[in-house]
Amino acid sequence: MPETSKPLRADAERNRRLLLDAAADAFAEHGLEVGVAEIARRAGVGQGTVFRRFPTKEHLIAAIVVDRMHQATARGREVLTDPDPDGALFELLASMLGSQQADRSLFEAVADTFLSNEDIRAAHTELVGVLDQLLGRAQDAGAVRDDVGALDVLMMFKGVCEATRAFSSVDADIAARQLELVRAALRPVGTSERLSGRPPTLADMERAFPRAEGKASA
Amino acid sequence: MPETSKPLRADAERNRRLLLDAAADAFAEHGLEVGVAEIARRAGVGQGTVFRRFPTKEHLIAAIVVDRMHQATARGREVLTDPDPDGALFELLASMLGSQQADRSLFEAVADTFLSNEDIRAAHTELVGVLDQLLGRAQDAGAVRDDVGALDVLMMFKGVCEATRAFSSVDADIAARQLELVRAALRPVGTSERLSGRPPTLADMERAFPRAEGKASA
DNA sequence: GGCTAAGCGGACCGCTGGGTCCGCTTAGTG
DNA sequence: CACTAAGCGGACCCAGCGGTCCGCTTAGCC
Repeated sequence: MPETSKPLRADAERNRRLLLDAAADAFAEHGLEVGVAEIARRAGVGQGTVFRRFPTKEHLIAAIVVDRMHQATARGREVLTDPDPDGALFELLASMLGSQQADRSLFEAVADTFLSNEDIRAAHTELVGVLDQLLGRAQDAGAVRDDVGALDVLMMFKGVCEATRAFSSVDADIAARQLELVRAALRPVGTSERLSGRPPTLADMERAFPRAEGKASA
Repeated sequence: MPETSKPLRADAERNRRLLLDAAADAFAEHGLEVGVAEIARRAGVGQGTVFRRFPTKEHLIAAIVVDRMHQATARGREVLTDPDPDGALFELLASMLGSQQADRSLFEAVADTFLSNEDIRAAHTELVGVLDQLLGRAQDAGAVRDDVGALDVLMMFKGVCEATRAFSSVDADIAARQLELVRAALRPVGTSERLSGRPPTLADMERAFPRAEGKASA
């Protein structure tokens, strides 16, 4: 990742990290509506610093989202070599679920922001790629029905995140329960019970979120 | 329903309806962040009229949510007499899914608003009651695994709504696909594959959303 | 038709919150 | 150590929001 366009001064880089962490915490606690002032306060920096590091609040949010997606992608790559393909897939989902519950409010924004941010698109595509490999392995092993695609799984997963959002703070194993239900849904089935239509693709998604023309990337 | 506390003048009642419809449309199109001014414009009334009919914007939103929940409950009661219990259950879910996709953004707010509005709680409880009956019938008929509760189903359903939100405008049968996956998840299973924990209950939900003390209902 | 209270519109208000600016501070180099 | 450009803080700005108010209109009743 060519993030090295210009090396920030040491304090600047440190503040960048402080801001990302403070913002993630603040969003997790109070949702996306926390003001930039509050985030700055938590990070122990001035409000001006926020906007020097991230041109808008949206960019800040996007940066966190991209970060989390990269983490998930990395985790996915790790479990790719797991001897049990089915276990690997749900290992990834479980780990993602954990991080989602910490940052639940963040992903409210993804859909809204998706079209406007090229970095998120890229990170998302990468994640789908890994998920696709994991899913393929599980399907080849006969552990998962073969009429679903990576985006089917991702959508079910997003569903679990949203559905459990309200509860998760109180009762963590409700989320686990829902994940077990996803697993049940993905169990191989007889030919009479196949899904209608075809799995959604990234191309469908591109169509649903047409690329913004003028305003691109970060 | 004792909605007859005071009969509004004819024009007032008409405006109330105009506002509810206009607001639902506006929210469906642009999400909850549309301004009250815009809603008034669409309804063809003054902004003052909005606040005369609904003390706050939140009350307006809640009124629409309650309305939709009542519709779903009514639909559920209809299909309760359906000879095919399994079909009846998914009939209701499909019908709810249709209306959700129209009003998708509305339900973003339910979780946030849930604790602050007694009317929504009541409507929700009623809906869960009907869903519970439908689910029970399907379980008695052996069409649905018996280790899930109404709230499990409702959560999966909410998940589908959220997950398909982005796509639904473009590709309606992705939602149908997800609903088929829910159905697959609910298929009866062997004893070795039972869910962990116990089904969530309304009491759990009450615990997750403690009743606001001072500020009650509409 | 005339009376009146309910209803109406939209100008207005105050506040919140994203984003800017500028005088001061400090990291980093020779 | 001295010099400078990068970085910093937080006062400030202003758009847009939810919500109020008041002079005009009209439904509804006799």
